[in-house]
Order: sequence, then structure tokens, then C-alpha cells
Amino acid sequence: MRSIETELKARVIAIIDELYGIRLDHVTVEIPPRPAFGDIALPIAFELAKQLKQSTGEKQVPRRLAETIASRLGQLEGISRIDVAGPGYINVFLDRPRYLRALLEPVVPPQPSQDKLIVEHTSVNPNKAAHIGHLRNAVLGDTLVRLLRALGQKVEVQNYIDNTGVQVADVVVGFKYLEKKSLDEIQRITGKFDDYCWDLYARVTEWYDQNPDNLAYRRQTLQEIEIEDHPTARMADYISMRVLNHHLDTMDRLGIRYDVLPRESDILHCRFWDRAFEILKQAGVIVYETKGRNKGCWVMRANAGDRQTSSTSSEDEYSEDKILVRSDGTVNYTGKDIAYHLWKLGKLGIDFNYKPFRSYPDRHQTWITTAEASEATRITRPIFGFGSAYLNVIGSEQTYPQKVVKQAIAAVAPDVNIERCVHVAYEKVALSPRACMELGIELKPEERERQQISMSGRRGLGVKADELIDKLEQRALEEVRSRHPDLQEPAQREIAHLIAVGALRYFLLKYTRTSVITFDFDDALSFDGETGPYIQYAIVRAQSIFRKLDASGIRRGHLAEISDDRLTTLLSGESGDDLWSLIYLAGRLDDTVRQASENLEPALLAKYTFQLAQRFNLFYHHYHILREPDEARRTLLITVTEVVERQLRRALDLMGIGVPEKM
RNA sequence: GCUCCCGUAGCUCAGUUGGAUAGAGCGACAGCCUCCUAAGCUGUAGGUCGCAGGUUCGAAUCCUGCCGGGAGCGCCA
Repeated sequence: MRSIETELKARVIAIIDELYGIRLDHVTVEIPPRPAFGDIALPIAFELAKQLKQSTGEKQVPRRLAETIASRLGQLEGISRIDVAGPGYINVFLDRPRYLRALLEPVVPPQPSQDKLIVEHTSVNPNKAAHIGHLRNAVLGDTLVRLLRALGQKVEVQNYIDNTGVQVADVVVGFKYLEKKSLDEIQRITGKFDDYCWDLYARVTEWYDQNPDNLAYRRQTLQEIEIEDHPTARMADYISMRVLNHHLDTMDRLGIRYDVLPRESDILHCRFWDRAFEILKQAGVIVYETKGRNKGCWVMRANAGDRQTSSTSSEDEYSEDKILVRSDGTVNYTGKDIAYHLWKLGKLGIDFNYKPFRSYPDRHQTWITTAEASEATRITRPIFGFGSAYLNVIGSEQTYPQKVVKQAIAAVAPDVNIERCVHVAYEKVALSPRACMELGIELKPEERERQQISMSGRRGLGVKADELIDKLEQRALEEVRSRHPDLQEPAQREIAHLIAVGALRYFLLKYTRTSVITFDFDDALSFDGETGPYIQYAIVRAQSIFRKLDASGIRRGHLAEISDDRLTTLLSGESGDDLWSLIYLAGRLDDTVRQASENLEPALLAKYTFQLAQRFNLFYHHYHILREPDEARRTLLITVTEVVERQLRRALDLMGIGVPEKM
């Protein structure tokens, strides 16, 4: 498996060093396009020919080099044969019985890491219901967390709560000045509060548009929100916490949870910025402008943190410089974010207080920050922050501010491994014109022509997360009812729920991060083709086979009783090759997981899993296990089914997708 | 104006980091349920990989320029 690949690479490097005196630091390994070309291909001869020509000027034939290297590779454990093909590929054929037996070994979880990675995701403004774009963020983040943890990385999941920003302020303005409601009256609002705020938020935006003077209420509200115990702050706190609870409910439906919820209000009240300000000033990262257009502001130079002198100055008016403190002395969002990130990495020197916020049935506990040191903060709790690095799942439109934060960290905390601190940027979810029509949204004339329409919380334009999940569950339930009318209602609902989650999470993961998802109801609500339910169905079919086998009294899991010779025969020839390609694909899960994690790209895992399910369905139609007369062959077919079923289940689990018993 | 992302089949997207004959799904058309669940399978049609150069044994992938779409570059968050 992986060890064979590593072994191969090492051998090739050693041989090339010995024969040609060239030390390669990287050997490309690929999967040949056709099984006839073997299981692992090394195009190393081409690279070597190039390097030899460069160093000696002598032209070498790649094919000849490949033959030389291949002959020196000799016998290797787990490899049955090595060929040289085409213009100079070294093709490696694996020992099939050995590989299959290795796949049956139990999965050993890796040693957990000492260091902790802080993963921030979701971070939805707590002023309205979550929409499909927020789900993309949360599902991406949650899946990355699962991948990293599976590889042994210790992870802390943070969901940042911006409860003092413009968005919350706008909803407060809506309640206070548009609806003229008191806190008491707000508390008496029944029904889905986040939906209520969704509509109100859109109305406030309209109200501002109608009369820009109304923006004065926003400015005033923003100031009052920051004052501890001010009535406006209390109202904002009530609203944002009630909406936050809805968000956590929504995310819980998809199996997404958090360790800690840092609140912006607590960053203010704990005076994080004051400390960060001192650190930045001391490091000389920010300077006070006494002239120019940024006069009176504290700014970070564009080249801060670079060791080189900034001699190549600058007739271009410091256009790259970033303001952190306004001329009125207040800090902006990026400044607060720098303070927050210094805290994440344990570099701020002060901490929040914490209290329990939500407990889950499996005893998982989510904590929230608080400013006051009360009784609750003395409860034993995990240590938050002090990460060795951070991963921020944040939309790609925030690339610039994220770069600034990273730059500031690099400048003031040189001991931080800044390479591991990454902004996991992803593109947004836009709406297809058809989806807009189905939502009953009036489009502006210039929008009608577009291929896609951006969602806008301000305009109340978007697909609400809960409504979409409801729709998916409803659709799945109808399907389950017609297929399994004999099942009890709760059982049917449980299946429908798993299918809905599978459909939604897979839908959001199958696109690569850099691709804009053009949301369409037909695509998102589909259970056919490249979808989560397709994969779940493949597993359900495998389970069904197991049930039938058990009922017929046919033993499972005794491949060990079949000799290597017999297995070699069974795995050769046309149908043997066919079975082998499925086994080999199933074995590549771990490699795919590693790759998806290295690239921070869950889509790689999603695509792989679908491909494996597809190949299994093919197998399912080609081979009828229950009717297989040859016992050894039947045992092999059963084993293949078991291996594939296990890998598919593991892969789905990493994507946060469960599997029903039947569907 | 500058920076970043995207452009591949009618539509939505992959493409193993430069490799062998460019792949899926949806949609269309034609088939497959006495047979482990048809949420499945088989077949057909569908491509100048935006355009033009360059780099080399080899380019959808890398470099340059252009065209088209999106985002960012605020004393907003």
C-alpha cells in the first residue's frame, strides 16, 4: 500500500544517486490510466534524461534509462512484477493477494499530535437565519476537521461570533426604530426568531435606502452596543444569542459542532485590542501617520514583517498600507481580528473567561467566552487557544484582510510557524436565475441576463438553510414511505434525515473550493447520479447482501483459508483484473485522505468516494454472490464487498455522512 | 488602474500538481426488474480544453499577451 510506494521512491532515489550521481528530492508516482499498465507508474526516466542532458550535455534515451533502473530495482516485498513500457515508463504491478489481505487488517488510529490546530469556521453574523452559503462554509470546515483528526491532528473548533458589528446593529435598529419594540416585546416573539430577523434585516436595509438620514440610528446603535450594560447592548445581546442558538440548531442537524464560541463583545470588554496595540507598537509593526491621507491613523506598512529594508519607497502614497486605528482612536475590524489571532496562538498574554453554552446528548460541551469572572468560570474546563497554528475557513473575498492578519502575526510572533497558518478560501454560493424564480424573488433588470445571482442577506435574497434541509427531508421521507411502507414513522424519519444530510453535505463538498456553486433546486434536491444518496445506496446494497448471506448460513470473513496460489488465480484473467481494479481503488482511500488534507480540499475525497461507489455498483451488477457456485470464488467476492463497504463507510464518515440500514 | 479566482460536452463540474487514447453527473435518445433493493445498470449522440504565441521528449495543466465572467484593493465589517 502506501509503504510500498514510499519504499519504491526511496529505492529509485538511491539507484539514481548511485548510477548517475544525481540526488533527487522528489519522485513523481502516478496511477496509470489503464490497469494493463500496472498499478503504480514511475515517469522518472524522462525527468532523469532531462537532468542528465543539463549536467553532462549528453542526450539519453528515456526508455534505456528506465530499463536500467527497473533492472536494478530487483525483488521488492509486495510487488509481483516491474515492466518498462511506452517511451520510458516504469510500471509496477502489485502482489494482489498480499494487498487484499493487508486491506483486511483493522485500521489503527494514528498517534494524536502534541500540537493543537485552531480551526475557525461557520462564523455567521448572528442577526438572521443561516443560508446555503453559510452551510458551505460550515460543511467545508467540519469536513476538514474530521480529516485532520483522522490523521491524528489535535484540533480545536472555533466559531467566531461577531455580535457587535453593523449587521447585528441593523437588526437592533429594526426592532427599536422600525417596529418600536422593547426588549420585553422582542422576547415575546414566538416562532422561528432567525427567520423573523431575516425579514426585518431586509426591511431595515430598504429603510436606509429610502432615507439615508436613517443611517444615523445605525451609528448611534453601534456605539451603544459596545457599552457594557447599556440597554441597547442588552437588546443586541438577547437578539444575537437567540439567533446564535438557531444557528447551532441548524448546524447540529448536519452533525456540525464547536468547541468554543469567541464573541467580539468579549474581545472588546477583555481589552484584547489594548494589549495587541502595545505588542504591535513595540514590534514597530504599526506607525502613527502625521501626514498624508492617512493622517492621524495607526497603520501597518505593506511590507511589515519582511526582513528586508523597505528602501524601494514609494511615490505611490502608501497605497498598500493598512489602517488599523482610525483617526478618532477607534480600532477597526482588522485590528480586532489581529488581537483575536494573537490570542488563538497564545501570543496575547491575556485570556477570556468562559462558561458552558450548550451540551449535546453525547456529552460534547460547547463553551462561550464571557468577560466577567463569575462562579461559572471556575468550573474545570478545557484550555482554549494556545494553538500552534490556525486554519480559517473564510470566503475568498476576504483574502486581503486575512493576508494583513497573517502579516501582523508573522511580524510580532516570529516563533510561530506562519506557513501552517492558512486562510482556507472558498468561493460563494450563487443562485441560478431559475432558483430565484422558484423563491419568488424579484430580479433587477440587469440581473435577469446573468448566469448567476449573488445571495444577499441585506436584500433577504437567499436559500435559508433550515428550509432547504426541511425540503430535503420531506422529499426523502416521501421516497422512503413508498419504498418501505411497513416501517414505523420514526424509523422512516431517521432514514430520511440521513439521506437529506448525505445529499446536502455531498452537494456542498463535490465542488472544489475555488469554484462558485450556482445553486439550483433540482441539483441540490437530487438523489440520483453523483450525490450522497447514491453512495449511501451502494453501502445499503452491500449490507443487504450480508443480511442474505447470514440468513442462508453462508460464512463470511474467512479469506485466510484460501491459499495465495488460489487467490492469485482468482485475481488473474479478465474477471480477476476487474476485481483487482476495484480492490486497488478501495485501497487508495488513505492516500486520498492524506491528499485531501494536504490540499485542504475535501472535494478530492468526495470525488473519490463517488468513484468507488460507482465501481462497486458495476461489480454488483456483474457478480451475483449468492448464486456463485465456486466457494473460494464466492469467498473472494464476499471479501471484496466487505472491503469496499468498509472503505465507503469510512469515507462518508469523514464527510459527516451516516448510512441508514435500508433505504 | 493594480491584485486574486474562474473559462473543459447542451447544462453543472472533475482532471492525481507536466505524462500514455481528456472524464463524470444531469439533460436527450434507445434498452435492462421471475435474478443479492431500478435511489441501480447498459448503449448512443455530444470536445478547436476561451483565443494567440512560447517553454520541451510531452501542455487542459507552466510562462507572456489578449478576450469574457466574478471578487478584492475603504478611517465598512
